[in-house]
Amino acid sequence: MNASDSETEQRILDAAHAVFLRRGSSGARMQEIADEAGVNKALLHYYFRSKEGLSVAVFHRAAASLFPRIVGILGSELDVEDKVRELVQGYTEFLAGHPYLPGFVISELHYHPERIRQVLAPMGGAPLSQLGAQLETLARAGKLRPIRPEEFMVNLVSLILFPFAARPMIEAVLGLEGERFDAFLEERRRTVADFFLNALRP
Amino acid sequence: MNASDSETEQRILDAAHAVFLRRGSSGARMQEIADEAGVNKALLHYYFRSKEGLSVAVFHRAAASLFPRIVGILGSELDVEDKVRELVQGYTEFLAGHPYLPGFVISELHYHPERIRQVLAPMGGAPLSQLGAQLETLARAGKLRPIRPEEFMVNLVSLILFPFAARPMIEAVLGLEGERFDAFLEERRRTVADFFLNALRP
DNA sequence: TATTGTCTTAACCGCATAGTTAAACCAGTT
DNA sequence: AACTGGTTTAACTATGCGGTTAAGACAATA
Repeated sequence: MNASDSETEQRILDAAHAVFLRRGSSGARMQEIADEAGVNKALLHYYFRSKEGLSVAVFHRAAASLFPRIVGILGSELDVEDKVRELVQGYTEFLAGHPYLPGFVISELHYHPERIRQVLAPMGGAPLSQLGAQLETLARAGKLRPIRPEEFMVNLVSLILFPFAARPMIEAVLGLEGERFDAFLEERRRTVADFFLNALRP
Repeated sequence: MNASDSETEQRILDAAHAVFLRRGSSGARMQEIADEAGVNKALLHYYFRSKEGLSVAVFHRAAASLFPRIVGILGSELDVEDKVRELVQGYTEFLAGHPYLPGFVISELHYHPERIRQVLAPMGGAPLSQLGAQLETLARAGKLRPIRPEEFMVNLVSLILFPFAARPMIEAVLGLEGERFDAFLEERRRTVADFFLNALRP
């Protein structure tokens, strides 16, 4: 294994990432990936055994960039309000740089739901216990509406992720072309946290 | 055109619907659709010119069952609170009967964003003006937090749709298998409207 | 310089799959 | 009974595509 080895493997993975994201794992063609990586088609099979292997590798990389952020922040020691602001802010910014990730991941999971397992395994058991305790304490103190941590998490993630995943449909319904939709997303970076926190008031 | 004519066409469309929903438009095979419809493969080409034609027909039917409901209710004469409760209630119930629709539509739009046009065309211009007026009136009267109708709509639809579209991922993160996830969705039918309306309080 | 192991390629294979064709079927009509 | 038009099928074609193979390029080692 020399230096150029893993570099080539990386180039292939990047190319595969790009192609899979725009075509989906059934729509992607090994030849197109090879072209995009600037290598021969057989090399793809040399590094990754099959199309399936490449597909799984790409999916893992994509999913691994999406999930740990959420669980990490929600399971941290931060204040509840800070968790919300941090997640909305940081995650929306990250997604702005990778706008096709949510659509791709949702799509892949729709057709290969079993793939989620290996991605989630390294994150360990219940990441919600910490958050649950915080929410209960605040609720008892009358500072917060009682809400289960599952509901908290799903609602917050829905508000953040859905507009990216459903972009074409929202774009069309609201009549917001390209840049104007980006502006809309940018605006949400400011409004969503307030909206969400407001919903938690007792 | 006799009676069995359009009946066959319908059977094909139903079969295609089922196959496309579980495989996606690239993953679906004409043979599998023919088998599921109990007809010869050539018949698919007789009624719908190509795979693309069939794919478009299925997508239109699927999307047309999703969108008008939303726009219909939000653009109606109902009270704002009733709109929220009606949409959460009715839509969640509908989705419980068609749980794969959102994932399929999001997936298809991700890879063929242009297809949205023809689906949305029949719904006409701005369906949000009515809602916008209501929201502004209530906000002026101090009964509601000021919120733009676009944000209102996107937030509400996110909360309702996302859990269906992202089912496998939520199921795994929360550790809710099959029936318990259904129970979770069922519970949301009650909680989401309150959560959303609470967020709108001034 | 010969040897070895890794990396890369061109050429090839076989099958799955979208699409075509020509003939058969079947109702209704004359 | 013969004709006509829409409907359905079996059999076929062409090719796109995932995967293989055998050989070359190239660097490190001896």
